[in-house]
Amino acid sequence: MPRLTRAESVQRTRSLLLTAAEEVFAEKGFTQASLEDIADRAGYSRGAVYANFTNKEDLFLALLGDWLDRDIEESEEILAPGGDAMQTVDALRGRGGNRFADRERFALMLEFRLYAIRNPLAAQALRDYDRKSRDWYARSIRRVIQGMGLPLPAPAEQVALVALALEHGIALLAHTDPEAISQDSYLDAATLLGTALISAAERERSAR
Amino acid sequence: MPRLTRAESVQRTRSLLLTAAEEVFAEKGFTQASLEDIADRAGYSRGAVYANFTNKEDLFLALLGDWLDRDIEESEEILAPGGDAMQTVDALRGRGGNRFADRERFALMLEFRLYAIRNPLAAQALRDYDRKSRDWYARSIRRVIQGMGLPLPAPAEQVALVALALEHGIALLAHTDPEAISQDSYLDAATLLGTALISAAERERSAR
DNA sequence: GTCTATACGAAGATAGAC
DNA sequence: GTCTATCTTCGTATAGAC
Repeated sequence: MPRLTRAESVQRTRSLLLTAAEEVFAEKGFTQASLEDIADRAGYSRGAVYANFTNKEDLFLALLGDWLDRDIEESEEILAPGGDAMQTVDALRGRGGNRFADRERFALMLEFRLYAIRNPLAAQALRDYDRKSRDWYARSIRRVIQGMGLPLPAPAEQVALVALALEHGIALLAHTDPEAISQDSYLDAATLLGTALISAAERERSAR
Repeated sequence: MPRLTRAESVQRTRSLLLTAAEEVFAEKGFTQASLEDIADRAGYSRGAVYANFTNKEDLFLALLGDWLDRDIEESEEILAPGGDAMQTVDALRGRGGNRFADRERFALMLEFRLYAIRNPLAAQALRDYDRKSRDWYARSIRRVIQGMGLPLPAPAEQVALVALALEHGIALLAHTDPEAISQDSYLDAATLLGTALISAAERERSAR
């Protein structure tokens, strides 16, 4: 009697390969990464890769799907426990200021975006991901604003788009120039935006 | 007597190769683009590439430098004629809402960023570029705010960083999901930020 | 399903003629 | 400086044993 059933063993190999792929793709990029690199790191041979995925692109897409799902899950956890504004900000700070503060994570995300420019399947996956991210922001914003009993001077969806764009934009700039721009200047930027909006909202309220 | 001097001829070839490289790199990405593709498009053979650049990477870096310089020049032109706020916004709108609205231009920019993650020389060039861009924004913001006779609730440099990050972030999201997010939602986002800041500034002034 | 061995093509880079 | 021909490396993918 094997400790792992056949199905479990298959899943395990697949999972190990995906983890290895994530690391290697992040380090070298899609085209630079060889299947041998990936198989080696997972402790298998090239044959194992082809037994589990039809080709390199298929592996990359599987990784993309996995990665996006995991990221969304993590986000939900941050928001989940009925936490207030401060808790959410603290959780974000714990993540290094923004989701893409980690160099490898960021590189992989860029790699996906670039790939998606020329690949419809990848583009679809990223669209879903972005929409979920934006939705997450919209819910967070509504929760915070409601907690303060203030009217929003703009729809939560629009503010969410701005916040999401800021998260990506700051990550991009900070990774290029880490000495001048820290990753958690995202939190500063979000704070600037937030206080300006709240101030505008209060002004509007008191004008009535 | 040749129509072109020797030096001019050299410059011409180099320039043709760079233009071809820009197109091919934008279409296929750095690793996917072959030197033969590029040479073909320019009407030369691979040998010509090696006569003008030491290798593929050198060509890519030369293109990066050219591209950044051109972009900065264009930006200066927009700001130059002592234009007011509306003129600047109109000029931006004429550019498709943001600098990276064009698909190829955007792809190339991402390609450069990704490359820079692993290449110090490219990273340095992008840093200079980003600092100039940020500076451009800071000058624009100061000009607009001064024109309105208002105090800024935050340093122009910080607001400039936010604007620059927004430009990049919106381009990223809009290219992934063009149906849901238009490129000129950058202008909406900037407007949202701007009015909120101005509102906050006016509130502060009237509080005194 | 996983391994080893191998076929095959693609593309960067070099050598030498013009 | 530019071309053609060639070398060489590398990585995807397949075939067949276990």
